[in-house]
Amino acid sequence: MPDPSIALKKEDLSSSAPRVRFAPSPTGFLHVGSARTFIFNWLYARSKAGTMVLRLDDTDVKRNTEASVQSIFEGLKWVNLGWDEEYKQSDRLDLHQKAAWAIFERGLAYRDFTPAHTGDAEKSGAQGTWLFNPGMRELSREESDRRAAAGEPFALRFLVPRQSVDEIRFTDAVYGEQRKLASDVEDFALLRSDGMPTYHLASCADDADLRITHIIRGQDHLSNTFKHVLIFNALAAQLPSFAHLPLLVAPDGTKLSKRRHGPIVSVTSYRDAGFLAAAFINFLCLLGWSPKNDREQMSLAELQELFTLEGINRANAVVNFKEPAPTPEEMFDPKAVWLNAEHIRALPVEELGARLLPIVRGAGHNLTEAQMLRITPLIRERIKLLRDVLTAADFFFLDQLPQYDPAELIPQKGDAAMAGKVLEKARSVLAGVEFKHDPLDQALRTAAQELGLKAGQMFQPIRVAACGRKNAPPLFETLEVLGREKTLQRIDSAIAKLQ
RNA sequence: GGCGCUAUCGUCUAGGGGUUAGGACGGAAGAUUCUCAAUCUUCAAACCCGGGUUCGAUUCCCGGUAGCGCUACCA
Repeated sequence: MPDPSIALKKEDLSSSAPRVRFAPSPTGFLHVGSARTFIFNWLYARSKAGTMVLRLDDTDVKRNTEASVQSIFEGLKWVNLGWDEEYKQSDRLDLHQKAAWAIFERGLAYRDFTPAHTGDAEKSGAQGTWLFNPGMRELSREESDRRAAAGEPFALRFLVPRQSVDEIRFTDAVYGEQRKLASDVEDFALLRSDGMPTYHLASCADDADLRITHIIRGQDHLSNTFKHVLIFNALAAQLPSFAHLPLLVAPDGTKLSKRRHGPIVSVTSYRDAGFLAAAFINFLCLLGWSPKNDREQMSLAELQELFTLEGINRANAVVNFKEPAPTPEEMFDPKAVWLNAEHIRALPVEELGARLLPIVRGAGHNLTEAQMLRITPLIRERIKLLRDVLTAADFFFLDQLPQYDPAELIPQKGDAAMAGKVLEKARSVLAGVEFKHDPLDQALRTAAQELGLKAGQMFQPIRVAACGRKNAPPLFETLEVLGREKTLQRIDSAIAKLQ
């Protein structure tokens, strides 16, 4: 008899609120492609008032690690979208077994006593058409039972229909009508010889049991779906809807992998480099999906509103990273970096400051919230990654300016003498003026006039003296935040450098 | 090898039988500002190839090519 707990799941899945799932297998860190799958599922669930299920697909005991589970949670925690229900397949082995044997009892599976293939070395290249191990499909039930009872190990395989007319079909929300001859599908395993369920079986049994209505996953599962249709049918479960996502690939067109492409494929690399989760999500959504209205920069709320399965396209998307990159910024897809800068600028000063402060403190600088808040508006438009605060605003929190070339102090069309004159003048002016934007502006422009110099020629030496480099935020705001004491001190040491 | 999927600027994409094939990133040039950044303007840059169908295909059909995926007692 079929197990009733499986069979009774046959109900109308389409009329209820959608239930979607993200089902990573813990064999490594959270991959950006997985993160995108998670995000698309989440967006779909949220836009339809549905339920988001997180399920750890950990049936491959040999390859699963606890460290990987942790790193997946770490990645998801940063992405910060959350989920409604959580399961682990290893807690549900009983269900899988029952499902497998229910299929067997229905005559849709058979025991395969052929020893497992040892060498998986020749996985690529010309492989003969493998559909089933000879002799095993035809084994009588009696003999099969007898050999099993005798303790002979076996795998349980799905008995795929072999009539050439049998066709498996389903509709994919992205790829449309899909059909395949059953005779082109191999007799895939349901249970391993150690009794553990395979991915296909566990996944489908769980999807049926958890009443998943929409399976949104990577396109690498598109051809597996034919097997899944077979399993759902054998389980007498209603078929969920499918939506396969085009894959994320590397610039060389190959699938993203840690071995080949390094840490760039890990979600935490984006976090550590100073991406905002919202920008990261935004970026990923633009790979393989489009709102079709030329919108690019979108908040999470906007994405939720705009997201539809119809907007997903079919071709693989390249994540345009550079692996050996001179700077962290250059290693990421330029569009991701640009989006991050956009999201940074869109953040209120208080919020941006709050995100920047831990980074600055983490680098060993003492800084108060109030100080951070004054610095933030000055660098807001000058940083692309959060970590850029360390280089863009260093002169605010460093006591000693790093070494710089005294030649930098020399203004346009000027010489060292002019630089010296400017700095001396600035010194005396700044000693008396109020350190606020407007008075500074007025005093320094007047000083420039008195020296017969252009404003730029006056400001540049002061800027370099104060900041240690030519490129910095506007001068008066900077000096105002820096304060009289540090400014004068730095001008003094710049004058000394000039000698 | 078998089966499946895909193909628009360097990249992400919009579009669709008749368009100057649109946008964005990146690139180049310029404007602007005390430098940088931001902002603005301008420029370069694409329909894989070959056959059909059609008055007309980048768009529809077929074939080719290329890429990707699956082809495990991995997921």
